[in-house]
This record gives sequence, structure tokens and C-alpha cells, in this order.
Amino acid sequence: MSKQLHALKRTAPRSGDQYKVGPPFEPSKSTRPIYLCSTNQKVFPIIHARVDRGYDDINGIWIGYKRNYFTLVSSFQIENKSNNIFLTDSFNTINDNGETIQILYFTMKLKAICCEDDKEVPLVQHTAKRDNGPQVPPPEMTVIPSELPDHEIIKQTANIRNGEKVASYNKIFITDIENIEMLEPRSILRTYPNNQVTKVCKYERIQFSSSLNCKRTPTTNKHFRLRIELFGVSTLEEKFMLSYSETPPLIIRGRSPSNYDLKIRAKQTQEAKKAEETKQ
DNA sequence: TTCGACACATACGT
DNA sequence: GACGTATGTGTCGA
Repeated sequence: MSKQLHALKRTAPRSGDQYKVGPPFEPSKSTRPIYLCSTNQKVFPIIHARVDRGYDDINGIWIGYKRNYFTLVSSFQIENKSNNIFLTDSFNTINDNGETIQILYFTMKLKAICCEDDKEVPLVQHTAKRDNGPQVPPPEMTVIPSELPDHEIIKQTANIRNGEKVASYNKIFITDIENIEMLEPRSILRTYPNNQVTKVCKYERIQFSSSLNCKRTPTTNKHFRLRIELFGVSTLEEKFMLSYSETPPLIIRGRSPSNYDLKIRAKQTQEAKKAEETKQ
């Protein structure tokens, strides 16, 4: 097959090539201080996050398709601390009145923000059944610290059904807090709301809402950022955003047939190659 | 033009 | 290697 024809071939829906690392998340930014309860030492949460499916870098611009799924993973750790610190210590933050607030547990949430007006836009999550299953907003998850698994792991863990495989891979993403009574008195895990907690948030089959308007004007695009937020929960009614990490601005292509023209896509790929060659 | 619904195609996991 | 799934995208019609 000639190169020309190859460039004009779509990637099949179930091809492993649909998995590729997307726009890199910027370093996490703290929005509220966190202190160790034992020593009052100020500590810094580091959010790890990566897009694993659904975005292409075309001429230096990150592009996704409104009709297509994307996949994203996130986790966090405390800078310069072992994850085991959760077994022995807990954390405080400060509310708007300057009062010390105990953090009972941490949660993470995925959001999308429109850059033009700084407003949140809705995301939806499907099941593998797509149209035949429920459609919900991506859930906020209760989390403990963990490293982020590699891109290849995310690719390998998609759509597995074999029970043994599922169980072994599950250990990467969730864990059970066992023997709460055996934990040190100060362990934050004692105040977690459930025994089952998330180590790595895996957001699969995420899409922008079908009602999203991707266009700023008929000829210009809106821009969006994907954002992971880390919260400290103090009571059922009160939680505090502690840190967030977000992608650079992205463009979402809508359902217009022009967005599906292979010749246009090939041309863009050629231009991207040229731009790269010029750089070197 | 846009969106919900349904249809088709095709690589993947078992 | 056959069979059932999952998912990009083509299409119809309101």
C-alpha cells in the first residue's frame, strides 16, 4: 500500500492504536495548605494525571472528537513522603476563617472547563453498552496515595472480562482498608467513609456532553481544559479544594461532516510533519 | 445545522 | 479460529 493510501485509512474502532498519550497535565497547583497533624509540618500534594485515549496533537494543537470516548487516569502522592504516611498520620487544612479543619478523607474529581468563559462544561461517562446502558457524570472518587500506572497498563486493562485478570489488575486501582482497629490511632484511614478506596482513578468512556457547543463563532473554536481536582473532606457538608492539575487548552471537533474528511486529516498530518522537520 | 437513534464495520478478548 | 463485544463513524429524519 502506498504511503498516500495509508494516510487516508482510518484507525479501526477497536484498534490498540486508539490508545495514545494525550495532552500532558501541567504541574499541580496548591489552592489551600495541608499540614501533618502530628507535627504541623506543611506538606504538598502532587497530582499525577494522564490522558490515554482520545486526543491527537495536530500541528501543536490537541484535538478530540465530541462523538468519541476518551480515557484518563489520575492519582496523587504527598511530596517527599511515603504513601505509608496514611497509615500513621492524618492531615489538617485551613478554612476561609483561618480555622484549622481536620481532613477526614481525600477525593478526586474530573472536570472540563471552557477557557473562553472559565465555566465548567458537563462531561458524561458511558458503560461498555453505550446507548443501551446508563449515562452518568464522572463520579468523584475517594482516594489514597499511589503512583500512576504506565500508559501500557491502561491499554491492557481496557475491556478485560476474565475474572482472574480482572482481580489482579484491580489491585492497581482499588484496595481495601483492612483491620482498621490495627491502624495507628492517628491514621487518616480510620476516618475514611468506606473500606474500599481508590488508588488510581480510571475514567473510561468519557465524552463531552452531546449538547456541548464547541464553536465560539462559525469559524473559530472554543477551547477546553481537562482538570483533576483534589479535595479534603471535613464533614458530609463541607469539603475544600486543595490542589488541581489541568491540561493545556484543547479543541473538540463536533459532528460536522467536514471534521470527518480524511483528505483534510491527511493534509493536517502532512503539515504537522513539515512543521516538525522545520524545527529540527 | 444539530442531535438522538440506529446501523455498520472491524479488531479485541476469550 | 469462532463468537460475542466494544467503539469509531455513517446515516436518517425531526
